[in-house]
Amino acid sequence: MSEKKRIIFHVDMDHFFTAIEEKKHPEFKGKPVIVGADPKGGKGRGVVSTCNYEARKFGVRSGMPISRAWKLCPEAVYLPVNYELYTKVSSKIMAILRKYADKFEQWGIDEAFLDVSSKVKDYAEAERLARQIKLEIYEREGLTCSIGIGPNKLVAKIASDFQKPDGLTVVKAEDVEKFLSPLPVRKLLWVGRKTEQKLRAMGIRTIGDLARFDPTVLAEAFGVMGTQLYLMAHGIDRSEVEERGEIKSISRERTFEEDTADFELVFKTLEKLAEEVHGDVLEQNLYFKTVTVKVRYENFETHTHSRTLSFMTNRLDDLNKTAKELLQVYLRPDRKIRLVGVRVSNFVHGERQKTLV
DNA sequence: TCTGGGGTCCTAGGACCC
DNA sequence: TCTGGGGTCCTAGGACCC
Repeated sequence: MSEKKRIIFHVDMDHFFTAIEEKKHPEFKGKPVIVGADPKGGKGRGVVSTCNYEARKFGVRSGMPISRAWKLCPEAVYLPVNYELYTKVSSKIMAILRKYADKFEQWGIDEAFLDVSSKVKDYAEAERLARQIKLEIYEREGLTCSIGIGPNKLVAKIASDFQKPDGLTVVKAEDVEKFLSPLPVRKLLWVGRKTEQKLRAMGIRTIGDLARFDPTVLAEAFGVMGTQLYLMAHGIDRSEVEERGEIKSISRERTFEEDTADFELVFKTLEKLAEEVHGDVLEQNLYFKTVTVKVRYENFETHTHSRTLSFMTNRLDDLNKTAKELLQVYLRPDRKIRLVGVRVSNFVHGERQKTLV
């Protein structure tokens, strides 16, 4: 039984946050721009969220400590993350993209997968459609994106990253293995730093190395993931493009400006975070059963402690009381705290809640 | 390099039930 | 009394994504 041939797009906005800021402030054009934590003259905590291509010339990258970015490029324009603005722009972009797809899946704030199998009859038509999408986004929002086209999500995702910014990369089904083979394994979805290291220790560096490796050995070393790795290395990915389902958890966490043993401050912060979480819970008409508290000590050692209640609730009181109890075990006079967080999960959605009462 | 914040999914061990 | 097996839920930790 042969599978139905699909044509999938992955659309990735180019340096999304800084591109929006540049559009809002034309005077930034041509300058290095960095969106992220406050650098505080090199003493700041936190990381770079996004940087534009001018900043990348100095070696700045997203995810990098902001203090390091400051050392590399003190003359850059540093801006805080304005999620509200970026979310608004994101919604407009996603609305444009959705029109073009049979099936649509948003991926983070600035990426999306589109299954366009019924909209185009071959890759040449697909490429024309992609150009049309890029043009519409540019004309309506003044932003560029990179698009990857392939027979599945995996290949489309890797293709969109292949040529940036303002790129368009087409990988036909018959070219997939040739395209993937020389790329480092890190390019595969779900292969992060740890998996990359483990693979390197086995002598596997490129996707081609992985494709030639004994799949039973991979399964032994990585479990279910091993089989997945082997299939991905051969460009096989049967996962569907589908809208995200219901939300599974809501959380807030805060890193203190300085590590602290002031437990009054820790409790106050936890309370504030709980209020924010509770706000989201009400807004989305949810009831939760599980509360989790997260603590990170000054040495970066991180712990979570959770409790599932015997009832479902949407009350701030229940959240606060449970969170405070859970936090107690971590408050020790000899250990300074770097971060505190709170999460609720195990939801019963409000709509169905009524029928359960 | 001195490491944010909001999420999802997986694993492994233990409790508990039939 | 010296010990099965399957299923489900809970908890803690970790890898990964943007």
